[in-house]
Amino acid sequence: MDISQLQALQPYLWTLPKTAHEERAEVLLYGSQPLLKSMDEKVLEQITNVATLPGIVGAAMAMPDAHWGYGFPIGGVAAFDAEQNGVISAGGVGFDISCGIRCLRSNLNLADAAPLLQQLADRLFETIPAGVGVEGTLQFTPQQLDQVLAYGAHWAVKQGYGDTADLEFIEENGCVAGAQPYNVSTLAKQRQQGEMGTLGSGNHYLEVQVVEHIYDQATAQAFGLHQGQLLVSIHCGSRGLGHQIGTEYLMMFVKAANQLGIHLPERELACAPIQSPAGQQYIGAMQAATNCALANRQILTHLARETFGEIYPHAVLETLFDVSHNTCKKETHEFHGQTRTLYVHRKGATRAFGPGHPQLPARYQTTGQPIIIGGSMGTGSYILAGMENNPAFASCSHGAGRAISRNQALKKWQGKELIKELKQQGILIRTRSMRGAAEEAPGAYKDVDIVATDTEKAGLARRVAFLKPKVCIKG
DNA sequence: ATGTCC
Repeated sequence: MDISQLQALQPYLWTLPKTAHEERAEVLLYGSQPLLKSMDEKVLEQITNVATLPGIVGAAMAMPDAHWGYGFPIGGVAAFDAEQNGVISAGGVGFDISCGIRCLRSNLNLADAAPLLQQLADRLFETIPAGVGVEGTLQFTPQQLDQVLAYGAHWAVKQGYGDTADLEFIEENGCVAGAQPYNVSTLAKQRQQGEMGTLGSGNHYLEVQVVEHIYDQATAQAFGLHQGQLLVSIHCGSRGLGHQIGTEYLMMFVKAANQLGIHLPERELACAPIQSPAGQQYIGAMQAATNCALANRQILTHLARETFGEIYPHAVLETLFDVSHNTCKKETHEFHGQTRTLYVHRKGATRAFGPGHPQLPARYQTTGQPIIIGGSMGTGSYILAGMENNPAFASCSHGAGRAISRNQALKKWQGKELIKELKQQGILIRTRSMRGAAEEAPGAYKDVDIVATDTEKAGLARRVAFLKPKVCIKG
């Protein structure tokens, strides 16, 4: 990104000054100068487009891991006021609705578990369905899926997947309100019939990680984390169902925008007023897809526990947290001294509630919520904690963020060689797609250490622990 | 992200 057009407000906060007659909200980018320089040019163009949408409150913001996305950049945050003609955008949520990360802490230490890690990798690869269009062993009718869409992880627990103890540590306690399964098409439900309890492809994964470094002992202790401990992180979303909803509502929004005379800087930013019928229908469908994703991660949690139990009979996996990073949520925020109800789009951005937030479980009241920055295949991930006075409507980075495109990555790396190199580093990759592995090469991502550091320096969240991958089941 | 182009 050409940063000469940007103005530094603080060392880790930048803005794009407006030209004379430009009518838009403020644009803010979070991150250090080198990080912004390495960001693709499209991020600035896209986040500036977002700033022109009706009813936006405060600034259109790009997180430190931002990169080009469909309409909104991934790593984009924007809040809208329904009372001021604010809009909801399917591209602003992302096509993988409620994609997110479930993190489980184990009672195992790497030192004890190491001799059986290869066996664990092989078994997880057999038991965790992963890959494009790969279906699981579960099949549901559209009617049964209506239950999934209405009750989320509660439904999954009731069916015997996991434990009620998990629910407290899932965002919204495992089920979001306002889901409208009847606003999800039959086709979307059909696509999901065999895909519950599956990982999907692309950047999705199930990873076994070791806590390699602790930044904040007190918070790590509150989170139940210690050095050398094994964790499991599951990154996936609402699969074919969410994608189908995104596709259908995007088309509906394009039509609605034309009819209502909403100017779209580009088609990909198609949106509808929150208070319009199209907007309300999308919100109901999006909430249903969120429940689908929460149930999906709950089933995968159960599958992971079964497999861990086979290899390590005394293994216990407890939910640290489950948080989505492709959402639009109705939330209350203090803004310029006023309490406002806002619809916060977080696309490739994680919610980051600080200490004392009423929606956090008692365990995290004093620390703030656990936040997971998922790294690329061979690098590492971070666990952070939410802070008071987060400047971005309680949002922060969600991952390393791509640095180069999938096509460029394919030209630069070969999956088979990458997997061999990673094995030499003690990281076991299991995947059905060598192409996917090349696209997901660690070198195709930003430096996760810089993203996490900049996230902290920008005041978005604070680092608690660094995790190193040991086993990675890739989609 | 995605039955990786209905």
